[in-house]
Amino acid sequence: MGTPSSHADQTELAICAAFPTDLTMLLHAAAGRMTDDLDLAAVQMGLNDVRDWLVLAALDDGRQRTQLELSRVVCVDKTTLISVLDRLEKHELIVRSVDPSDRRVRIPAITPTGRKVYAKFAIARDMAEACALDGVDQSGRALLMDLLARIAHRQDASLSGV
Amino acid sequence: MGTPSSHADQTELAICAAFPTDLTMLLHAAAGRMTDDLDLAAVQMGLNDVRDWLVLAALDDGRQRTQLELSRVVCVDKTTLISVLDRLEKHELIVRSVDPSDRRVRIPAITPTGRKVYAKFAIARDMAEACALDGVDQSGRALLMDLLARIAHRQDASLSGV
DNA sequence: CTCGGATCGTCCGAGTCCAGACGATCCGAG
DNA sequence: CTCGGATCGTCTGGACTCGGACGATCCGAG
Repeated sequence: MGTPSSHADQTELAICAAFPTDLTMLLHAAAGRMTDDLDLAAVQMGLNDVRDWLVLAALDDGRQRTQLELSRVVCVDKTTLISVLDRLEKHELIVRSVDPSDRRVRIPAITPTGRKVYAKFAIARDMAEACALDGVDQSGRALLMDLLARIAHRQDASLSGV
Repeated sequence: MGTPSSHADQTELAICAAFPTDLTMLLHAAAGRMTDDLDLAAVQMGLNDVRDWLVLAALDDGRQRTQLELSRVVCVDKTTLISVLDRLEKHELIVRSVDPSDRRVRIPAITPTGRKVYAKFAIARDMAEACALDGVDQSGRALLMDLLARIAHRQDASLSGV
């Protein structure tokens, strides 16, 4: 699926070179940079892109979820999720089983193989993130995460009238 | 072009709900959140999405650039840039002129109208960013921008052997 | 039991992105 | 001057995304 070697979204990476002071572009650039590294690591262990390990991460907690619930959790369109699950199932990293109490729904579950692959990826991910924050002290990291979470979860921008 | 009301990339936004501690997902979520707001503001003043005002921002400094140089500066694929420029030119926000010294190249330039639209957008952008950082003191903002820039500009991840 | 509406996963069509091909143009070697 | 290679903008084909439609299934009202 796609060309894993290229950026997930090419607008993100190099913007910063031109406009280093803009918050939004910096966020995109930083996110794109991290994703590039993570996609690379994912490809090295047979996953395709960010969605693959996102789904595995969600399934790794063992909770039973329908595909629709899963698509909401990882915020991937339910249509797109199908192709992701198809691929993961083909590689035997997950299985889809029919819920006996509701034959409409499919319950995707991670396999031992999938768990192993995800664990391996998680190590690479943690390494990449540690590397990205190398030299930043603990309070700085906490502040960064807090600010990012605040921006991400902020409810409304209320910039209606301009 | 596209559906401006939806997210630029649906993987970015709600990931945080599931995995709030992951740096990469937080970056994506925060970037997606900001972009959603900015895209909304852009649509309200006739632009289409992030690429439109990105191009305008790059052209606003008045420097002469070929389309290829421009595509590199804003990190938009040169093929995709064509459609952006076509649309901006149709709305008379930019003009493409042929460089007399090299008839292969086209020099896009922002028009007074384009400059006006971009200035209007820049106000909304600054408002959105100020809103996002509301309640964060100056040293916190500086630290955030510094860390983001560091992550974005980091040269290599060196996570080859896992 | 029956049946109409709601909800699941899947499929299809329109739109988008981008690697590679293409014509037009430039430029340096001869 | 000529001409082969490099570089510009544009076009095209294949792959992907996602809104809406579809069949299958569930469930509550009657």
